Amino acid sequence: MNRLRFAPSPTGALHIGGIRTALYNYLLARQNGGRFILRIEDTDQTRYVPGAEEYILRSLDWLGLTPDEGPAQGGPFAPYRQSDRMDLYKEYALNLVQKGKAYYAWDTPEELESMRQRLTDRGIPTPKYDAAVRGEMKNSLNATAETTLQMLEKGVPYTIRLKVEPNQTITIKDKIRGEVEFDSTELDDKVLLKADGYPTYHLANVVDDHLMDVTDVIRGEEWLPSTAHHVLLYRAFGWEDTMPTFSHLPLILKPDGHGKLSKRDGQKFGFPVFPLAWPSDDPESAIEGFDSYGFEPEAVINFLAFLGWNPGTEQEIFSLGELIKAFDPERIHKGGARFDYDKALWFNQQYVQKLTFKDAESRLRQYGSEEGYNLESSNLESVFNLMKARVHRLSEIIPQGYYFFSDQLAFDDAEINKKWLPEIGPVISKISENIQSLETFNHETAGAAAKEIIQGSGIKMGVIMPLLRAALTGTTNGPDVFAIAEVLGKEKTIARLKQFAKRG
RNA sequence: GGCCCCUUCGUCUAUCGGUUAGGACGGCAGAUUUUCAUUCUGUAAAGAGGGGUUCGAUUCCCCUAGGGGCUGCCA
Repeated sequence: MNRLRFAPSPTGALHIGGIRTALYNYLLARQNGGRFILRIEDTDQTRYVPGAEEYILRSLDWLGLTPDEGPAQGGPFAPYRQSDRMDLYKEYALNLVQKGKAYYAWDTPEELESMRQRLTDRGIPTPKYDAAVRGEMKNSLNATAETTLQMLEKGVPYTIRLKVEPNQTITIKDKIRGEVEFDSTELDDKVLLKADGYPTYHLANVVDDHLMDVTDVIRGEEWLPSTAHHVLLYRAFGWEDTMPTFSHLPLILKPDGHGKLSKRDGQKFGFPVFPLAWPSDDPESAIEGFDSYGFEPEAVINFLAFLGWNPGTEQEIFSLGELIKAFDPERIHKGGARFDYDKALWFNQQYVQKLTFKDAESRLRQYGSEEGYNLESSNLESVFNLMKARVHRLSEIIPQGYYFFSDQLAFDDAEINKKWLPEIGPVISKISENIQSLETFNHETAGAAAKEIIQGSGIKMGVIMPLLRAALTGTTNGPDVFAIAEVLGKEKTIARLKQFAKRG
């Protein structure tokens, strides 16, 4: 049984790059009867954002990627929040110091900065805390045992750093990229335990993956360079024989291809990059989500699955269940893929067409109230059935069909005037009268009643039809005129026709 | 700058040495329609460049170029 984990940091809303990582982990766990674990990596106090953890949970639920183990559901390796496992990390870090694999360092941020400056001045291209300079720094490698003890007793803030031996070749086996080699001389002595007592990602991640029996690590490509450090850590702990496999996913790029997609790109490019909206009192920091844009969670999943993977067949529409069956990690791509909003819309359209009114009703009412319409009295189901095929997102039904919910029509005067003739007014009056006399009112009878008048009037269909639509909706395009009339009902149809007939 | 990863139509991609290089989104054209959208049909559009290996390279290797990531007591 494999065990996979999704390990986000609660530093804000989770963007779709993270969601895709979660999805691939979920898919692999599910198709092997394994476990999908959520672990909250909240080891940076300075970046902690209240509500972010809850946001992550809600997002995964919305998408159907509910974890088997995690802070909310518990599990055999609880707790699943790193801030609740603090004692563990220090213990393991000290264990490394004891073994001579790590050491105390008392350098202040200022001293580190001046060290980097010094190395830069010496012409060293990559200034870093490593075997070459640690001899000139304040650490336990350069201190006697007594001095070290004194420093610890005095409570001088310290970090614990990994002692990286130079001139070693570290080969990591990545399932997506094959073997990748690093020269340990290029690696720095990574901080493992910070001065505030919190572990860094590197320590906490390795310790927890080991303790939680994680079998496979699937994460973003940005972690590839530090994987060499992680391998060194597994070795230092003596855990190399049970080390998980690594798969580094290609990044999701901005639409213009310049850089990885970031949290701010949603606003910049005008599409959502987060699963769920995150409202805020401050409009500047309020966040839109795929949900508030009117997307179907299944469509988001489907779209994201194909950003970095494909089944090798021509099928593109996959439910989560189908993805579990079809997903093949061997087919994950190496190169980054740009986010294409048009394609996302297309995927969503495919799913909107499958929606029943029952699926859509509560959300439609919500979108409606957000736009300030009272949908209670309207025949929402008929509107839905009429508009569904015309939209890419459920939310578009409300603004596109506003004339079903409001009597304040926004007339497109330019288009209307282009078609308008003096004899139009009276003809429309007659049409409304003919409709008035109808016993049964529906799109067929209304259409017949109108056409009867039009045929006798000498006005071309191409002229009168757009105007009839404008009478009912304000604009010259939209669904079938008489279908609109039927949904509107006899009374409103007649009222709008009469009103429109008065136009000069 | 250094280290690492990547490179097929505008975009997402198929191809695991021999194909008219296929599909999807988007584009364009046409059909349908009372309009717009949908739908359907058709169409344009790609192997970054240079060296090898091979009977034969998009496919394997090298170099160059370009893009991306990392380079924090952030993840």
